[in-house]
Amino acid sequence: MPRAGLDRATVIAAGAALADEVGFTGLSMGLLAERLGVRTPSLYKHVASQADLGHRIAVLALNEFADAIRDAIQGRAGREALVSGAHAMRRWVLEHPGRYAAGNAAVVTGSDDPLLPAIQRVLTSWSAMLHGYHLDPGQEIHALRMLRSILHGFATLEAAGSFQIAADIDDSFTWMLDFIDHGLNANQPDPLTAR
Amino acid sequence: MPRAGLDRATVIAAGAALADEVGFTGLSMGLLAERLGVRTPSLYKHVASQADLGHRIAVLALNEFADAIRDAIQGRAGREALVSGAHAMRRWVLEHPGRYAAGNAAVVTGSDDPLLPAIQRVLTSWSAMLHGYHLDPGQEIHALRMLRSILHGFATLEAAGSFQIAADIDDSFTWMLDFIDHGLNANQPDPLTAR
DNA sequence: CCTAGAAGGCTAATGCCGTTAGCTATAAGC
DNA sequence: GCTTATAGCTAACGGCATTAGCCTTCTAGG
Repeated sequence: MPRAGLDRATVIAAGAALADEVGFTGLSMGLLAERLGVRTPSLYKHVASQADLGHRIAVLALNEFADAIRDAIQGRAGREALVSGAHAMRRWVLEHPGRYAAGNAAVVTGSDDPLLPAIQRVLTSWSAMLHGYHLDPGQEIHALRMLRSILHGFATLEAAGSFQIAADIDDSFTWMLDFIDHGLNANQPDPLTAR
Repeated sequence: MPRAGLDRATVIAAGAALADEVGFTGLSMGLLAERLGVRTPSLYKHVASQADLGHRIAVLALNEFADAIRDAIQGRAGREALVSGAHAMRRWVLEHPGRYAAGNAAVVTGSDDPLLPAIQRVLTSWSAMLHGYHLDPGQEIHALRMLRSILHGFATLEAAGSFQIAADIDDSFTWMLDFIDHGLNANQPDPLTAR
């Protein structure tokens, strides 16, 4: 009989797609093998272990995620960049919940871990977006962490179905972005912003 | 030989404590049995399954969590309540990461699920806290969701070790709370707050 | 005090899952 | 066409959650 013709990239991509369907925790070697028309042990010719599979899915996911954010922010600044980037993230997480979970579960294994540049790409995009607000340099780290907290928190709560009334979740999201935008505009270093 | 003298509450409490040590995903029936000085199958006299154990840990956890938030907000209003409640939540999550994970992983099984009142208790406390800001009634839901998103996002990112420089995480947290407090104060319905 | 019955603990066994060892057959290069 | 690397296979192991069935220990009622 002919071979399935798998290679590592195919296995990782199929694993990511499967994780989006059944959840990252529901991803199993057996399920992935079945999906690829192959017996379970055959997967070990392409990945070292299930942990290795998850880690490689995380690298793929974070790079795709970074692409989405970068493209959304491209050519925009200030409020426009915030709204566009935040919506891009929200949409990406809703469409790829398994990938997002893989990225969150991933653990950096060493200084040459390909996870590190992928993470860096995401942070760089968010930082660039914040630059449009001309914040005091000492506040940039705090603003970046707040932004990550809000967007990550909202995305995970929404993906987990933790918001009761589904209807106006969109409204809540844009309200939140307005809130952040107003606050960041008020936080510029020039005038007397002391309360 | 004498009996171990376990009952359901003891098993759940030990499971919660163990989850805080090894992580909710690292919690296993075998590990919990060993911790209780008992063989694995004996646990099934007190819980129906591992899923049942996790669910009951979640109920316990959410009620303890609700207690912590309520106590922290008690007798305070506005900014004081926000800061006190938020710090209580952050501290509780750092001290009980397994319980918090159990609460997040839990799924409501029916309209009589004891998870529901526990969740309601938490939401009620946050709502009460927000009342001190005298927001426009139509904005309360959005503000509540934003608050949950920020605090949940920050807590999970911190618990996962996703903030690089450990040093000034405290600073970032208080900066974030200041930001929220200022924004909420500016959002009161009475005066002309249109920018 | 003694006895019946409920209930907590045990051992043994099943099935699923990740993983490894070793074999076979295929595809690619000389 | 032959050789060699290798993708895929079967068989097997160990760990896990779970179930069945037994036995012993507490406890309630006589």
